[in-house]
Amino acid sequence: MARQGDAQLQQSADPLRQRIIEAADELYYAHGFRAVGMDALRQHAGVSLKRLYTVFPSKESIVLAVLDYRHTMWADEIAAAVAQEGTPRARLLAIYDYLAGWFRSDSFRGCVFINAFGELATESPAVATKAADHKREFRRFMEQLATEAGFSEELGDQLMLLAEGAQTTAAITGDSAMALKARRAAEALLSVAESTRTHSVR
Amino acid sequence: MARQGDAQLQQSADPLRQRIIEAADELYYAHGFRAVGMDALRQHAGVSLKRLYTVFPSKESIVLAVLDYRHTMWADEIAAAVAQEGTPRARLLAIYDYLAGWFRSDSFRGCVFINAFGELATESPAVATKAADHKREFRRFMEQLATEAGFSEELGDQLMLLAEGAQTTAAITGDSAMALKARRAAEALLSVAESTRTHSVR
DNA sequence: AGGGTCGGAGAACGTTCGTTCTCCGTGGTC
DNA sequence: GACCACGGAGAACGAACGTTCTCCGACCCT
Repeated sequence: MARQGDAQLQQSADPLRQRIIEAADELYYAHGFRAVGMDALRQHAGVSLKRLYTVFPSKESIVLAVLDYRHTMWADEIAAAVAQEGTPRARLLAIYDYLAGWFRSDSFRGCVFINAFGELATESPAVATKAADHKREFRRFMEQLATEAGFSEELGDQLMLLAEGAQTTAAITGDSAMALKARRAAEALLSVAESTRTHSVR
Repeated sequence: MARQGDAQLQQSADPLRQRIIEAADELYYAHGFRAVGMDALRQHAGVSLKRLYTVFPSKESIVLAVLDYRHTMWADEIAAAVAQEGTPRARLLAIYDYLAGWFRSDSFRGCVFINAFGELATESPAVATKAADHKREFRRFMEQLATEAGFSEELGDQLMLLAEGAQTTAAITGDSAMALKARRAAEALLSVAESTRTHSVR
């Protein structure tokens, strides 16, 4: 048992593995998954093909590792964005400011889980599951934020839908102002919810 | 000039062309674009490879034709869904009931433009443009619906974001109830907007 | 009836894919 | 100094890709 813990720790700290994942993340996110071959990945990661296959048994396992990597990165960053806000209202709106910064980055190309789902879900059930898990967890996160602020779970779902819509629309149209539009919609939903709030905040 | 018009008319009425597009639409939408080869398309359309290439010069041109096909289908259907509603409020909410029906269909796998963008946008600028055009037109459609009902354009943008978020979330999680959640959010936004409406409906 | 265009089936072409293998140099161990 | 485990570069492999070509049978025109 302790051995397993060590192995996991070592795995996520393995610099070679991490380098491959980050290179794969950049290429897959920028060009799509099938568009990037193992040779391009090998070159971009600066790793020989042989070593690549000692760390990962297949391309699919790399894709799944990239999705894990993106998931924890996303979870950590939105948690941090929320954590630095004081009021329940500000905590619920923090997500849209985080999105605004993300949308403005040069590499932004939408949500990698949506992209992976569209391209690979049918042929790789593992990818489909990971994408569903990611969205489910984000939904739970927003629901929790909502209930902690004394609102209904439903409000969390609604704020989640706005965030999702902003991601895809900003990606395709290139209009990073979608984050602000989603924020203003969220503010309006909050103002409705506040007038029918179930309980006062603890 | 009249000849060009004839050619266009004939083109969109060409049953062979239409059969190829519909077969391609089914396969691309279900499995992704790169995952479906020309041979699978040939087989599913019941058309020889030679004839396929007399109608379309390349795979990319088929992809673009499929996107055109989906765009007009989408535009016609949401226009029809809106048209059978009487009140401005019902017209604005009709989109979510249309989405609910779509989400429940077996073949539903999200928005094909989002999927195409994620998979092909980097390598095919034409695909990226068509996806952006589609989203831009849907946004304009919702904005127009909103202003016709006496609301701000901004409200139309917000309702659009909810619809987009519902599409991706329903696709990935398989939860068709997202349409209803988006609808309830839209109702809340409408109730806010009604209290600050700029002008009465004509 | 015979000449010629058309299209079907599918082989062929060159490329690229994911994955494995071969060759070879290097560095550590007894 | 001989041995060996390791890893780098990239060739090799079979499959699949998008696209073109070859062959051949079926139908049209006069």
